[in-house]
Amino acid sequence: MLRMLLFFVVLKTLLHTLNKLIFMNLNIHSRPAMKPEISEQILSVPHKLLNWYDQNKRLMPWRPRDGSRPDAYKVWLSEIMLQQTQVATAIPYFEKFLNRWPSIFKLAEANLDDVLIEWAGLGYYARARNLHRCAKIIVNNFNGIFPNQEEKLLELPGVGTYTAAAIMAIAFDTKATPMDGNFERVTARLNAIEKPLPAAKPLLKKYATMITPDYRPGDYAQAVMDLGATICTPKKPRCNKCPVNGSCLSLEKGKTEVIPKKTPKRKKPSRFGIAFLCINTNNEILLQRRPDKGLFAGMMEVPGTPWTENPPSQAQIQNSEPFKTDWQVVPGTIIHVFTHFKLEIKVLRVNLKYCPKADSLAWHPADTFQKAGLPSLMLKIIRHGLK
DNA sequence: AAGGCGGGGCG
DNA sequence: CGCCCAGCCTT
Repeated sequence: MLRMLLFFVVLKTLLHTLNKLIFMNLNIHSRPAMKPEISEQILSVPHKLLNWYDQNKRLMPWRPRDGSRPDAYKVWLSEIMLQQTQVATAIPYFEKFLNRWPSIFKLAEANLDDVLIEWAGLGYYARARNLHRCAKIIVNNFNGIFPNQEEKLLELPGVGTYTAAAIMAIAFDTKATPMDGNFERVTARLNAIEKPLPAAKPLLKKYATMITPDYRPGDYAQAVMDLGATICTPKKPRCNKCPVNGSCLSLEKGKTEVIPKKTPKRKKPSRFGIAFLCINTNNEILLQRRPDKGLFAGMMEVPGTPWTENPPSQAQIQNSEPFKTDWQVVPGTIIHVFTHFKLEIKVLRVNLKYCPKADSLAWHPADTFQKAGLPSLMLKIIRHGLK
């Protein structure tokens, strides 16, 4: 009995020393004042998450089924598409792109216009421009091979801290911690961080980096993100199904619903505009190209008034109309919400009796408007106007 | 540090 | 409706 007790005491001391060593090691570069406290339970999280990941791996076209390392091209392409975009939305685009441009070399040879057309509907169109620019850089300056250094990756257009870390971890299985919204939420909940986002981002990164394992860091990163997407969801997390519910400080304190906290955002302003849906005698729709900077840069659009703080006056409408003609008001209003404002569009329509030609304007067959490479807002406008 | 930049899903 | 995203870039 005494021997048993002694054994446990020794074991506990050993474990404690081990934890301390790991802890010191992980904090070697951080300042003492910023050193976050971390519970011993949290240290068991990586192992548990990797086990969970192995048993619940979600099928995605950029994830090899056999557990091998995915191609860096696929990792990069998928990660760019996944920026502020959910997996289900990105999958069909990934398939289209990989089918049409199977390698970074093919993508680098593509026309930017074709890339933009294939990207249409996915949003944040600067991503498509940067994607194409980046492909050219990788081919011309790196012989088509992605560098396996985080600093080099960070210099690439469209690759920020998250994506650089994601490529390092997932493509090269190198220790890195890609902090996305999921990773932040999981980290905040596990450690019961009360500080609100986005101010807490550096702190969360520190906590997350401390327990990132040397072993399978790529799978670990994907495990955390999968956990955030399926179990540790923003609202109503499924804690009863969580593989690390024994290590979660927020759950222990009953605070999973209020962590992470967020500083309130200011209300979105509203803007108003008129769109002109012109249909000619060939059953074609009038389109025009937007400037190559700003919202929907370089994308095709339905002509319209500028989007202003108040509904446009009759004079402003006449100022913007592509032709003097007898416009018919299409009943109803289109509401489209951007990140930073809400847009209300009314549609004016006319079936022209002739086929006018004009510079910087283009006609597209009305029955195949879905394939014109238009942003979703423009598809909404056309669908609404054709009813 | 703050703001511009899409779109879809969910409750 | 409002909220939330597998963020990056410019100013």
